[in-house]
Amino acid sequence: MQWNGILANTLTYPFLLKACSCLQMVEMIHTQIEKNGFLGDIFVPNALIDNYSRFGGLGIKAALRLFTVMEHRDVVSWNSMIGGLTKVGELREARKLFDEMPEKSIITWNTVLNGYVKAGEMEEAFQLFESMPQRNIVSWSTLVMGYSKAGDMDMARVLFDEMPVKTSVPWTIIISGYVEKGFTKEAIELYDRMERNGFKLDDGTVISILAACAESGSLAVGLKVHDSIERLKFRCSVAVCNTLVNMYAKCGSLDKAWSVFNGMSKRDVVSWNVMLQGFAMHGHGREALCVFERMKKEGFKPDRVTFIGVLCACSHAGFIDEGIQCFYAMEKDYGIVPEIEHYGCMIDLLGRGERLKEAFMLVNTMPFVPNAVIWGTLLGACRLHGATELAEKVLDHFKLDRMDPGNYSMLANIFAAAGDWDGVATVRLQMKSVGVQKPSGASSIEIDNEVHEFTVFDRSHPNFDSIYGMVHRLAQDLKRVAHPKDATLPVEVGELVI
DNA sequence: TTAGGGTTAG
Repeated sequence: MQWNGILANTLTYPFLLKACSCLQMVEMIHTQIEKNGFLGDIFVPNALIDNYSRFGGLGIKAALRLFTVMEHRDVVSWNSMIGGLTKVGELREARKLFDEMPEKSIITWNTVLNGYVKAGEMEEAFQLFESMPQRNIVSWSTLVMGYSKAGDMDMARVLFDEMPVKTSVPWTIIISGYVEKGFTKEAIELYDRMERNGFKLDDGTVISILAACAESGSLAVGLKVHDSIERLKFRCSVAVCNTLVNMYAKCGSLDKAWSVFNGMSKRDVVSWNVMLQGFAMHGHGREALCVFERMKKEGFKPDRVTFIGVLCACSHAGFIDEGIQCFYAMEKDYGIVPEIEHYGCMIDLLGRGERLKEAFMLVNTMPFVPNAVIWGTLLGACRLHGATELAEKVLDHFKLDRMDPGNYSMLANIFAAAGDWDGVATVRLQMKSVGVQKPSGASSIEIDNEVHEFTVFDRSHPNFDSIYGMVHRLAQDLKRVAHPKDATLPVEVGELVI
């Protein structure tokens, strides 16, 4: 087979398959392989199974068909098939094959263990782990990972401490776990211990921990990692710098993000995107657009993510017309076809700018079936501007997932904003009758290495009174600045009306 | 063929 002038053979097929970006390409090469009689060499069908498995349910079906007709299978064929099934969530099927498999390798066990862990089935995972004839560092790490993701840091820690041998991977897993769950102190302690034990920093460790910091807003750990990067003169790759910029931006330290960004000797499109997004999410629309301009001037090609940042910046800063212009420019000047996410930004932009009718029209004319997020954005805008009539119209189109708890509460919020308490009651009743429970959203802030979490109706914080008193005063001040005439109206702080 | 990895609207 000729592929870009190269004659494919047993050795090149796996590489060709790896380069496939869609199922059709794999199928095409599969046909060629069969025609040229290369299926007999075990490497080739194994690579086919592996690469079919990358493309969801349809890919798995094709892989299974091939697996079933294979005359010879080796351990890798079985492992790839089982791994593919676990990746698409077909755990039961994977387990069936696992049980049928004549001679399992440790990788087979680890693959199924990973399947249970990814599905959050920790009881099954633990049972399997216990019954393993032998375990290696991957088995232990997988289980630590599972408990860590499930939020059971105690169990994760017990296993971590019991691990006979450690590499930087399990250290990274447990530290990231502590960071994500807000256990800053434990994270820092372990990070110090990891350094003392002589583990050198690597890209994976730094990126994982910083990503966890960005996710949970843990600036303290982020600073710690940045400090050791500088102290140890760790040579930062572009990816590491990007994560660092992102961490500072997400933790609200825009000046630090900006200084790391400006100190980078090499940047890629992601560097620009994280910086732009950082400014945008904190309401610095003008700065975000400046980054966008500079990015173009320095010859970087904006991508789909860039435009999400740009539109978001325009939306949060109230640059409605600039946003509309950018939206049209993205396809015309950059050849990027807007995706549903970009339409979402536009609906948010128009909605926030009180151009609700245009937002509504865009929902109805865009080339996508509106999803719950799109309707939610529009309903949110109706709520923001108290547009009950349009909200009703939206509700006529309310063909979204009835089980999505967020949408019910959004609906209830619109009614509440409009003072329609019967409406609120009806939605609440509906929620009860279909058995929807809304998981409460939480916000958190880190002060002196301690993360404080707040959820609606939760008055358990020891400083509840003074904290909410201050929030109330701030809200009053903001209101006074924004709407001097309404300064005496009651202020809504979350679910509390004070 | 098995464990950790940056950006994506509300």
